[in-house]
Amino acid sequence: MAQGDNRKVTLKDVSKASGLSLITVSRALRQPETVHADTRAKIQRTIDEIGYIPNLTARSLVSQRSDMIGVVVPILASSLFADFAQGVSHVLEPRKQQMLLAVSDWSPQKEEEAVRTFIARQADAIIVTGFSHTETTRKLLGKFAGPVVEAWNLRDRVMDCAVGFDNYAAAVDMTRYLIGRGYDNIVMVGGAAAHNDQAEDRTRGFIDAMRAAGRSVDADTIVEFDNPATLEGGVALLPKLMARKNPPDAIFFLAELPAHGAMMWCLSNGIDVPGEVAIAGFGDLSLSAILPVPMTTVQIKGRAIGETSAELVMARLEGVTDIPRTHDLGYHLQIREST
Amino acid sequence: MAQGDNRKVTLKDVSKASGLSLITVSRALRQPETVHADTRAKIQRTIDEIGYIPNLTARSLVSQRSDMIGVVVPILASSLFADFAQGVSHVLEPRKQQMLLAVSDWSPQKEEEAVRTFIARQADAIIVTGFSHTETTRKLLGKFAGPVVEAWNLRDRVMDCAVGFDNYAAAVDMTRYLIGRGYDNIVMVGGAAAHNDQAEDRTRGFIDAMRAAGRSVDADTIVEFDNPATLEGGVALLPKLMARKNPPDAIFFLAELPAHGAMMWCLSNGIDVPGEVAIAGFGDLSLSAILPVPMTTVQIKGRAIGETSAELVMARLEGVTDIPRTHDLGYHLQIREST
DNA sequence: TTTCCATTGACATACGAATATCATTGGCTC
DNA sequence: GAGCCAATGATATTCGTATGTCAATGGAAA
Repeated sequence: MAQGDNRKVTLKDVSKASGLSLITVSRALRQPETVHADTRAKIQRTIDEIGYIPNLTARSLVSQRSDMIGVVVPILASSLFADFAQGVSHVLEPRKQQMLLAVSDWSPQKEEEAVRTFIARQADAIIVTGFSHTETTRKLLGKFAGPVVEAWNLRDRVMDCAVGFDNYAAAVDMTRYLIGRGYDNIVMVGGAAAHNDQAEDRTRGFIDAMRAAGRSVDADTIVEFDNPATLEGGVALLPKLMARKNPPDAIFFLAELPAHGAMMWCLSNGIDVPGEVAIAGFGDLSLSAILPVPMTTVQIKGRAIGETSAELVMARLEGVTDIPRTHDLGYHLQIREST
Repeated sequence: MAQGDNRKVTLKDVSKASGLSLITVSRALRQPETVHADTRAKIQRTIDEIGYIPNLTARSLVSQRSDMIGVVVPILASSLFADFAQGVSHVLEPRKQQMLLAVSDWSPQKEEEAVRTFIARQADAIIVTGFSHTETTRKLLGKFAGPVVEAWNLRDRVMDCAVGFDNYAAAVDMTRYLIGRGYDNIVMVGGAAAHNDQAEDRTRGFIDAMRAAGRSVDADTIVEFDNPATLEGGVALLPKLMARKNPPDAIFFLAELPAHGAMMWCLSNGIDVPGEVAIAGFGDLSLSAILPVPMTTVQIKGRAIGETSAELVMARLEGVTDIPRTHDLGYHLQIREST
């Protein structure tokens, strides 16, 4: 028996220490009804004494089931993706599934590498965020026989399953709402849309709604900055926008943190919200409701997206087949005082 | 060869499809210098064609190395633990290590279950947050031969390695600072200390500093609420504290989010900060610096704790032994206008 | 022609859990 | 005493990758 490392204690060690055969110990653990209660008790005592923990690696090789779920998120810190990941974890944990987590930094190549690793590790299912993937990732996932969930957006073409909400429609609705409020000079602030279908769809939703309302859209209408979206980004941007010859009377941020940054800047600099400029965000982080001027935002359910994604893959893994492959968790325009 | 599932494509399939022996294919992948270049090219073409991805489960059984690191965090959403986990991930990813993530919800039992699973999955190292563990967890980690890091706090008795900062000293220093500013009625607001060594040490630091300064500490001085600490918790508490017959003139929050909530409430209700009440937090989330009244707080480096923890275990796994087992990343009193 | 070396292959085995199949043993019932 | 059944054991093998060791082959150099 290996000394001092519980990872190295094997069924063989239990067999020797208990004076019973290997097959009996295995039976006691896997088919207890075939082993006498006294024998089982003796085995359990031995297991407790020598600290045997089954090697799940070896088991998964035989059973063809790893009980691991791979999850890729673009970022974790200061974002709803943390809520999402926590939601996933809370569904997996009681079912004894282990989450493999990878952070892609919005890089499709890193996502690809993560997916390849999940496959190599025999993950039973894979959850990715969004629809922007490399061609290789698509191929890998296309040949992956387990459930695949693309989360955080909805599109017609889905690799397997999708859990999210319509980013395009959400942006259309918010833009329409702002137009309906009579704002003349609406500016949209978004993250880089390249490799980010969510940002792409939100941007397109904004543009389409503006054009449908006869509004012009030019370089001054859409302001773009790099991911990730930060508070500081919003703080830095606002003075520039307000210093324009023709400043905006409404700003629609396609992410929540920069909107918070903008709100802070306005509060700190005596800019009346929504009197001088209205501000709308996207995500409804907790802070939005408790700002001195509660902020209008698109409310989405990051945690629920995680939970639903995990529930969907678990159902699929348990053999349930008559479930919808697409789950629209919707969004909600949370209208507050900032607009 | 298995149809349609890239997880099922084996070395044997490559051998057959290339007309070369199993051992040659294996050699080409593992000891390329022993295989002719033309042969290697042929093998690589075959691998690309049939989509072979090595089964890391089987490999780890043989190699006795899983290249997986288990990480337990108490929560992910809206907390610096997300920064921490991201920091861990960023150090592991370039080294091709896979993070196994578990969320314990501040439950030592859940932490125990996670640790047991990491051991069963042959994780090469384990990173836990804090020093509060069940006795069983201590035993499991005591018999685990890989590196173990207890992160987010520092204490004299360490199971293996520790990466964090002195929560006790940080609270002492901030309390002393507030006392030195002349605040008469300082109230501390903290999360439940049970099973949470960080909260425990912060609370003890506050109490000790108060008593050392001849200040009384009673039920009105220390306000406790359940984990996790939320914005809404701070918003709900402030009116109660300010409605006291003898309201506090300074409030020291032992976590950052409730402090933000308190700041929002004061801003919304015309309470002058720090004129009527000073507010200090613990964590220095980004928002603290950009509030209309920038907030004083204990600055800690969540992400760096993650990175350092991961770097430490990687160094240990790579055989480096002459490295400190304890890394004090320190803290910093970030004094701003709220006090 | 002989020797040496690079390359490939055959064979056996390891890692640890799981299990199919047949055999053995003891106790109980008829 | 025979038959049956519960319980345990022996044997062989699987899962997929890795590797030690020896054998075989072809090509090049001396």
